Amino acid sequence: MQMNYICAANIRPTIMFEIKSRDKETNARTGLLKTPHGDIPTPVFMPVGTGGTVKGILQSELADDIDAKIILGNTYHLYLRPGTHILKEAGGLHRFMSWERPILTDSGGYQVFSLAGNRKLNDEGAVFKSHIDGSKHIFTPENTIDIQRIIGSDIMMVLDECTPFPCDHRYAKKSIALTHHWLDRAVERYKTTAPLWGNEQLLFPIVQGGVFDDLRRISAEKIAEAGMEGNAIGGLSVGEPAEEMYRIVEIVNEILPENKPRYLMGVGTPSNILEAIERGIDMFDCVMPTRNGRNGMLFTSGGIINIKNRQWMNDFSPIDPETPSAVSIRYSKAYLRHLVISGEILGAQISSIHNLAFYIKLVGDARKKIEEGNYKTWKESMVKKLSEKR
RNA sequence: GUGGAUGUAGUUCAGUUGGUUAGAACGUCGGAUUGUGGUUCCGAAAGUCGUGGGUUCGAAUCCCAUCUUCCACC
Repeated sequence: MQMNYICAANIRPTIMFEIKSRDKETNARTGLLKTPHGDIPTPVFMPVGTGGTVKGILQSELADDIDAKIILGNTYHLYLRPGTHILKEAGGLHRFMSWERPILTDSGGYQVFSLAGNRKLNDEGAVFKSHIDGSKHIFTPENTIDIQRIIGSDIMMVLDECTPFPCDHRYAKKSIALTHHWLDRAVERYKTTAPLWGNEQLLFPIVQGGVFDDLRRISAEKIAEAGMEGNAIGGLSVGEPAEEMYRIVEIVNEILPENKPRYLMGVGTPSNILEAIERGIDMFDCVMPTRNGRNGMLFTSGGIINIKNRQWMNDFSPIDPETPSAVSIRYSKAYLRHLVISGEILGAQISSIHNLAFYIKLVGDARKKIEEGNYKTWKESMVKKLSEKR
């Protein structure tokens, strides 16, 4: 793969993060992440668009109706399909999918573990078999940077190993050694390569260490030392109790630099997100509003509902009048139940749009409450309300 | 009218030489799902075995009658 090896060390990232306000009672804060593709107020929720699409949603709806400030793409999926040669020919993912706002790409480390078959880890990288055709591939810290350069995402992620839960201390310790080794190589590659499409790209390293406080501290120190412009916490919400997750977030955030954005990967439920914001997290992504939405799980201002339940069969009231998307107000629960139960594509679309609008309003409200200075009280009432099943 | 076939869960079907409480899939009804394979997983409810008699210790299974549906022939 031919890359531009220009002297990138002198290029200062034009991407800037500034803290706008801090909550007095908690570690919650609001901020602004400025990128060449647009500004991102934080805390922010990032819809997941794995394969160059947030499933079932038009880019215009994503921008105009849902007002997503940034979306995710996935290196693993995009590398396998359409492939880097197509993305290169297209001029990067932004142009390919016609999305002008920021994109963050996951490195694919998680996918190698969650869905690729026959994977083998070694110092060099992760050897895996494609879930599409069984073909063999290798991801290394270096080539995942190269691929993300071609994708042109505004924020790239390092290759890491996401340990499962449960996972014993010995394995988790070995795992962070590998993840840290990979980090050094990824940073080296990052510093010696340049963006291909004109927009600066950040690289976020990822804290691992399972549910072990000592390992998480070691990992957080290492990640902080890398001196990147933002940092991520991975390996959480993989099955551990929520309280464990909150404890780890607290421990790690004591170490990660306070003036840089913190991204909690793959989290989570509305309550998870509000609790993590309180502990100083700025960025979130989660498949729940879209994947679970397609399957009938709806997040509403009155709590979580399973739209497939019989009780909604003749409930002709709006899905959620408090969620500011056109579909949430326009369509009834009974109609959406009918669509979802019938397996209609429109059911998946409406559910996804509504859920994303709900999530994005939720973090938007959180921002307001932090600025107003009454985050904790608001959060407590929201967590109570949102965890109630209807 | 005659001959043949058929009838078991909402649906499509298993059910051995007669042998515990008649099974499965789909559907239905619940639950789960956290850096997405347009999913996947878990649980539950659901049958007077067409009907009525008979044989037998014991019948979805064997016998008789009757009804349903389908096919062929007159």
